[in-house]
Amino acid sequence: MSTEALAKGYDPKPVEEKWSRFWLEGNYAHADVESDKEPYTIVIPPPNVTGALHMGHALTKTIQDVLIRWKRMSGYNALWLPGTDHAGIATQMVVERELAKEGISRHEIGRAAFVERVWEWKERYHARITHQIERLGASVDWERERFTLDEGLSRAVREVFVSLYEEGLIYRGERMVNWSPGCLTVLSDLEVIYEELDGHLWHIAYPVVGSDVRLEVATTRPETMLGDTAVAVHPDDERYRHLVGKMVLLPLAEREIPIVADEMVDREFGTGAVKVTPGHDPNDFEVGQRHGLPIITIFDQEARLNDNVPERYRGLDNRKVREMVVEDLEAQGFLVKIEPHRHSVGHCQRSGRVVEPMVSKQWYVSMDQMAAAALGAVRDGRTQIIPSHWEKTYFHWLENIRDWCISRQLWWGHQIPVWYCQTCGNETCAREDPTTCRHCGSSAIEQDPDVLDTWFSSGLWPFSTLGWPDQTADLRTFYPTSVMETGFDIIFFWVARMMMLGLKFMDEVPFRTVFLHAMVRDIEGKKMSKTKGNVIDPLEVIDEHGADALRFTLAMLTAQGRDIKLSIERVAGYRTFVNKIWNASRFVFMNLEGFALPEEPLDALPLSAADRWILTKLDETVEQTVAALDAFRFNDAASGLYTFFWHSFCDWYIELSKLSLRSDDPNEAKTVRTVLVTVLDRALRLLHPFMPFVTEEIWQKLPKRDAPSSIMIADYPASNAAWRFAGAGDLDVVIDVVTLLRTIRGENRIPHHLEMAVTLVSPNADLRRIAEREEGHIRQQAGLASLRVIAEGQRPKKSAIAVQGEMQLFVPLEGLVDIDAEIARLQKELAKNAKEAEQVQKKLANPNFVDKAPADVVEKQRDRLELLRLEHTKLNHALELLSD
RNA sequence: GGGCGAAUAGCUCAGCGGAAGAGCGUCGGCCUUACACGCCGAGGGUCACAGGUUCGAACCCUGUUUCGCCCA
Repeated sequence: MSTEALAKGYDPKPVEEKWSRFWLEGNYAHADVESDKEPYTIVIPPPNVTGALHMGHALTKTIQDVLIRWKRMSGYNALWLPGTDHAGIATQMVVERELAKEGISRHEIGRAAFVERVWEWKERYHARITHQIERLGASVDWERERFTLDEGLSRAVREVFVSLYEEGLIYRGERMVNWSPGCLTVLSDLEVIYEELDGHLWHIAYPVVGSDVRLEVATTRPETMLGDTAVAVHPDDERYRHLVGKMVLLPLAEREIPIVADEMVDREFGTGAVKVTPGHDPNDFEVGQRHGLPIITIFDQEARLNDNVPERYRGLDNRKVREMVVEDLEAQGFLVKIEPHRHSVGHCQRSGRVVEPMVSKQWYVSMDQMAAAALGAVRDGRTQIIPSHWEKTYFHWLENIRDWCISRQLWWGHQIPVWYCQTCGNETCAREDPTTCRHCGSSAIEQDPDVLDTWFSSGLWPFSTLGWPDQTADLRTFYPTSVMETGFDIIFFWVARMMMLGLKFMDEVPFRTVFLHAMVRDIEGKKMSKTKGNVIDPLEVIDEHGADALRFTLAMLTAQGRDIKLSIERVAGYRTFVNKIWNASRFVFMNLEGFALPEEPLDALPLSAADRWILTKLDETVEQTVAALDAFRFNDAASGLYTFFWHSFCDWYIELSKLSLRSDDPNEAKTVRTVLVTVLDRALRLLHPFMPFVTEEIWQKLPKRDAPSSIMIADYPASNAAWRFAGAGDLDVVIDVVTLLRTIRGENRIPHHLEMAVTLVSPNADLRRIAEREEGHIRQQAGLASLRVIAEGQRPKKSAIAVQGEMQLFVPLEGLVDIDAEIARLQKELAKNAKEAEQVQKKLANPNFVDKAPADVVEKQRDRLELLRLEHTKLNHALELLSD
């Protein structure tokens, strides 16, 4: 037992450092695979290994840590598996930028040396992100940390690729892809961000060969006309039917191309005639396929014009060429008009450059079969998505899924395990690196230079991290995981793919529940971004206000399905709560000198009304907290704890306890101390998942019996009928009387130091008995010189009066109270009472209500009316007394 | 164009069929020996709009408006 005094204010920094180290050294977050406890698993959404912690990370880690600490304390074998992601494009680009500072490009140093540089970079920054996760108090099992490019995980990637290849679900195909001229790689459909932009619609006249007619086409991308291989019109379009089959002379390029009829054409759009560029537009590509049109590629990898266009455009950026083409068309009289036109343009997620559709040979995963399985698992409830409205989004995407382009023209990542034979031209895909061609035995083979989409490896995360493809004990114990907690923005990128790959390779869903959290925004609801300068750095917040304050704030703001608007002021606000907990504890410790926790159970002690009340409230809070956590309602859990601790425990119980602490009765003093310690202990354990540091710091100092070495592994409180005490409601009388008297004091500006002599009148004997018994508490809390309790009789005149139900309170304060003001106050009360009574009366006068509403509802209204009428009489009477 | 959200006190948000709530801010009073990162009290709302269902609607239904996000 310790009675060491606490400092006056809570200083998070030393406390956080101390317990972080303690937990780490004690390996408290380690999950033992041999344990016979029920497993509870969360795999961390792996952050970019070279990234830095942002508020989104802080939120996701907070939520996961709340879940993990709660379950760990609740007797589960809780595993929170940490790790990082190699983040292909992002990391490669960062290192390329670094190299550029030295004036070198990756091509100059070559692939091997470049990859070496990225590994060095990774080693350097890995510690930063992991340390930052620690600073949040995240209780991850560092012994099980994984990285997507680890040997084991790479083996999983290889196994999955080869299996899918062998099954024919991975194939190579030439089709229209999204090309990023900024990143020099192909992108999947998901990595293209569409943005509505104000552009133009250029109307260009194409002369029909052998006639004076000119066919007018409209386009948003005039420069692509240099790659046109046809003009298309709708087959039913009367305006153009006679032209189908004829040729037009393509201006500038001076080529003849045919006019074709295709259903794809929208007759309403532009002129109803469209240029067809199969090399640079997905729809046109399909038109081209249908009509056997040639494909002319006119851009190189950086979207500069190539040798397939007239010489004057070659080697120039396509943005520049657009201007030139428009100018040239105008000069030559082919430009008919320019209209403003708003349309959506695809941009590269990473570089921001406009994505160019191009025809290219890439690797794809066939999705239909796996998508159907992933749909089924959510439909039949094997995996539940919370909030449930995301299910629709998930279904819609999977129902309309297209094959996944998985190859990327990068160097940093898992290289595609396919070798091409220079002798026979066939490919070899193998689990082990081959030395010869499987088909002809030639040793002239070369590996595909491309790497896999980063999400291909993250898609395996829930099982690759547990040792798959080996059948490890970890895999048997911890798969399927319990909860996948992540952002809704990666529901397709990641969640859906994990579902598909998990079902495919484990025959079992990767997680039972998906909890999708909201996005953290600034206080105006804007997305945080460096360019906007509205980023709140979690580490700065932790430095200033502490990790507990940040965590609690995030939990409080995490209402399901709603964005989180965060400001530093809010964190500062909840920091006061952390400080409140600290000071309440400080008060308890200041009163524990010479105290030892008694051996007898609580109900063997002479519990007061206040004791019974707070213990019962606490158990109700336990029940609500657990129910809220079960339902992923973190804000409900957090705010319930806030209300209990601050308003029930601090505002009432601690204040009431002061009387008993000074009591001469040693039993009373011992009882109140026991209750203080007991409530604090349970409250700290309830709060621990939300604010691990301050709770550990205080809990360690608390007197206890047979407690474990850390609150982290102490039992989470469970609601129990034995903790609901008879007579807990008696305290409501105290609270009501004190509150009414405080209102009189406040409204009449009666100074705090002036003690009032109060008369309580009530015909209710129980109420009088409680008021008499609790006289001490009432006097203490309301600042009374005396409290007289009577059933009937003489009421003091010239008094401030409060009426509630069957109770009247008289505060004789002649000379101190402005009688007119008091009359006005009572009249206001009376008006409020009359209005309410009228509403209820109207309701009860309606026969439909009385007949159709449930009996208990009707009964409640009747009781209420009776009460209102009683108060009405008393208030009138009070007014009479005042007017005397 | 299709889909999903949101609109409740000055601000941020709970509540989602039976008396309009919280936190912060505001106003008034308090340095009451745990805490001024505090204590006590007060004021503040046609629950976006219009219909409908119901004995009863902030809550359910149908529209409308405004804002946000996804997909095409």
